[in-house]
Amino acid sequence: MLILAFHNVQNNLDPVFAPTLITSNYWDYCDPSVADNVGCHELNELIKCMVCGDTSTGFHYGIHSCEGCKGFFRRSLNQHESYTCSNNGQCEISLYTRNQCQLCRWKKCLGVGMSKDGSRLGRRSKRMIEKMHETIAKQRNQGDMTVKPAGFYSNHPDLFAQGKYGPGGMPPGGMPPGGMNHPGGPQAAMLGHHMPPGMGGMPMGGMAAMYGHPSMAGGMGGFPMAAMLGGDGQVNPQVVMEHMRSISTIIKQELEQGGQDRDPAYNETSTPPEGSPPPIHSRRSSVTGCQDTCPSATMQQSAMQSPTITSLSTPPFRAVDPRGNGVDLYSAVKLSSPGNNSAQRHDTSPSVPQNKYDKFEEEYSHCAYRSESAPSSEQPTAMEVDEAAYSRLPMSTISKMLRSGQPVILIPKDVSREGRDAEKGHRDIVIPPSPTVVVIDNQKDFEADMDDHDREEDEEKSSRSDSRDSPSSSKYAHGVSMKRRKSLEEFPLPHGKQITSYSTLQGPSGQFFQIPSSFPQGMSPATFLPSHSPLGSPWSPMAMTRPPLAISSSFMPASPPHLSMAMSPMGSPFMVHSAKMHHASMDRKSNHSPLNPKSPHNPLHQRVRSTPDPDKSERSPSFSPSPHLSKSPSSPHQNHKQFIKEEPGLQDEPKMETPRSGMLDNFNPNEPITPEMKTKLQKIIHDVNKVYHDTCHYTFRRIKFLRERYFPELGEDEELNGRLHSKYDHDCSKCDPPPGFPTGPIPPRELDPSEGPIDGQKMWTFFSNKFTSQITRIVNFSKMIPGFKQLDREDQITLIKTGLFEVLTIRFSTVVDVATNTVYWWTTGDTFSLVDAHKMPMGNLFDLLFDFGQRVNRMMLDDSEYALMSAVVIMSADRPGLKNRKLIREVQLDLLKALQLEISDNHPDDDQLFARLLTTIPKLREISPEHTRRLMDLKIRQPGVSFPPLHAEIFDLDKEEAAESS
DNA sequence: CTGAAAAGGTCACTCA
DNA sequence: TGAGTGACCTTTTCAG
Repeated sequence: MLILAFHNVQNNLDPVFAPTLITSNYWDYCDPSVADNVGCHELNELIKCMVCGDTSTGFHYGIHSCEGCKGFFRRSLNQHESYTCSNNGQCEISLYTRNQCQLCRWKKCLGVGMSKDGSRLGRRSKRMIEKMHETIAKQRNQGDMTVKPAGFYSNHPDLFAQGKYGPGGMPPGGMPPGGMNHPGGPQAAMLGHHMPPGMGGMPMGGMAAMYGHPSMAGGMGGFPMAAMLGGDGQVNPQVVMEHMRSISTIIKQELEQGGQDRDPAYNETSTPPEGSPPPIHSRRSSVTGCQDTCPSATMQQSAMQSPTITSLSTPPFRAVDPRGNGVDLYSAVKLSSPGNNSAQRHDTSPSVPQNKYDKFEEEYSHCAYRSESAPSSEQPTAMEVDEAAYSRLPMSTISKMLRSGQPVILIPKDVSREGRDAEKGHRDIVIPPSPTVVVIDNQKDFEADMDDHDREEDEEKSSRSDSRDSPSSSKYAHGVSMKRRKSLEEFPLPHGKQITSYSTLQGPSGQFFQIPSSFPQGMSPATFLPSHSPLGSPWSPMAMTRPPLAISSSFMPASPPHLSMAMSPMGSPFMVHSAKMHHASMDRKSNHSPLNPKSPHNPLHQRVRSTPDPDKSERSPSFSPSPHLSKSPSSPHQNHKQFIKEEPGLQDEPKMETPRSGMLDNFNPNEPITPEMKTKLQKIIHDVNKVYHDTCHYTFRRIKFLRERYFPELGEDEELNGRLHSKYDHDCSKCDPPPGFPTGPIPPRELDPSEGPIDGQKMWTFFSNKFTSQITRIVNFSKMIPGFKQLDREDQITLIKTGLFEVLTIRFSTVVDVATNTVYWWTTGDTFSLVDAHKMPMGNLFDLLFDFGQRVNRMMLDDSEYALMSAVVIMSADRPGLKNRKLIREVQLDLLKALQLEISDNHPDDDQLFARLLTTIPKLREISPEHTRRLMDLKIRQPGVSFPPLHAEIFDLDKEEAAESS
């Protein structure tokens, strides 16, 4: 029996309640607040199979599992002894790989607690379910995060005692106090103790038991890399997996406790969990005029006190200033103030810190070394491509990936080598380097495609015997093997139809991939290659993803035929439409599919339009998108400048009546603003600004401060100074900076050029950490957007997950200087070039980011406009999977009006600015899927690659990643 | 007794 | 062609 052990409460479980509660891995897999309102069937759909990550169909053999794993376990009960593994028992078990090794799947089943003895017949008692909810809620309200599943320890203590499974058997140090004889099982004995000193011996399932414990409260930013490393120093995928599984809980918890319904009194009176930062008293908002108990202050407190998110925002800084030049506005005050005693940080007494900088020192000093515990050399990288693993995928697996929305390209063998060969001269062999399924999102094209397919079918009937089992020998021959075609046909497409017509591109070694048989006029299949194609195509990478300016994909659903690429779980201009069509096409099978519209993991609705770039030829001369850096001389990376597109000329300015989309439905830019409406909008503007200042490090005032601190050689920037006259600008030195803002001694650079050239691994590590901390801040920002709290919890999560990278992109624009193709990471003093960024296997992602930064920076927006733009992006009613679009749309309309009002006030001489700004939204919608696609690419090519857990969670990588790591 | 929920059975399908 | 898989179905068990 799988036992959920409760720290301090396990003995409270009655014998009736215990079996059900105890056997559930509910904590990791289901949000009780959601579960409270749904039936068991819906409950199951919220929960993943603990073995492979597929959608659970119920509680089978003691755990939540899918039908496949249930059946496998049933069959294996009698025949598992014959299983063997050719990989020393180290195979990953995921939705896509679960059939590749029976032994490892069996071990995984056992590891997560599957057991014949765990079977439970009959329905679950209503009382059991209620009590389970109550207990979990109670524990959470009390800050006791020790409700956790235990898994293998209790179900198979004998195996662990024998060291039969897992390299180390028991955790280092042996059996915890209580040992196997502990009344709650051996894992219960472990609860209440801090994490054992190393997880190398932690068996599968055991790690889950560690989650929620204060010692593990670091989240990704503070998540000790040591814990993620096995005894051999290698990444322990199981640990990564389990951690990532906990992220849903983290986000939901943060939403629930921090921005939603946390009682302010809680912060003042309750004792925070052990290890939490001390309470913050009398915190002022960073925004002028808000010095009370405004939501932002509460939110900040929330961020401070959350045992998880809090430390995610912890910046990596050290207590020593190796450069010795730490005299600045913030640190000077800090360093000269008395009472700087970090020992106070665990003092929960309500004493007020000596000054506001002490608070940050206190709060973060204990976190400051976390990042140091994870030297970059130990960070996982994803530079190597596991071609063998990739090519082993059977068609059923690929079909499953397609159905689940994961982008796939069929390259069964020796892909990369062919790609390299192609790069060396075989340029007629088109090998896409990233997983991509190219589909047609235009009805007309699709129908044409279907016609092609019909013709193909006729032809195929006459030549089936010839084409059945071998790909065409011609490079662009139509006709895929029936099996492969059938798999592709299972891929549900918009309009309730399916694509069945593909071209096969075949290399000399027999490898192939498939693309639609029809292309827009003038486009070749090579057009679909991502930018980092090894083919070295002369085609510009930007051409793939740039829609026509002003006639954006999101604004003009009826735009001329384009191709789209199914790829991202992120937002897409066609989400609503495609989701609707897709739902209509789903059969009962899909009830348990990730495609289920009810599923929060449904990633397939999203699609981004890929078009040639019609305005490519209309670029204006280069300019600095970063006004504060615009005085920079010529770029040291001119070779990349061709990838940076310029904002179009005024002839491309969109007319406000032109853009139409789900996002802008019901928005009338010409609607007169009544005095009442203006008052309302001004409050919205104020509130959004307030939150922005409390969550964003990169307000222009702070950029100025950091610029002078880290980059004094850059000198004054007049254009930056010109942005400091907004009515919402204020002297940041007189208010609390947001959590994690670097006010302490200047840390050493993470990308220190004196330590050698910046390589891909350094960049990967750097960005992993930075993006993770940004994610936390943006979650906090989103939570406090006016109207956000009123949304359904699942909608909140959906909005954050789909809009987060877009806000990240907006914020990224404040650190890029396109004139020099350089990023100035203001908060750490690091700088790197676009060339350096390209060392990461992220394709043209950074080209897109720089391009966006260029566009936005040219508009000379101020903080309030950045804030409102970010809020508009988050509150997008056209995201997939939303329940209450109407409410979200209403909120977004107000935000749009507020943005319009603010821009009209701030830029009275530029009546097109608002329209131009809106045209950047489709750009955002393209960048986000590109990011996700690159991550997916990495995941497929490098199954063992470790992503920051928040990354994985936010960008829907967790399911695959979690399942793959076992 | 009813209905919920899990165990177990069946069989079309995939793949080697 | 046989073994394995997993979606679907039937049977069993149990709460209410």
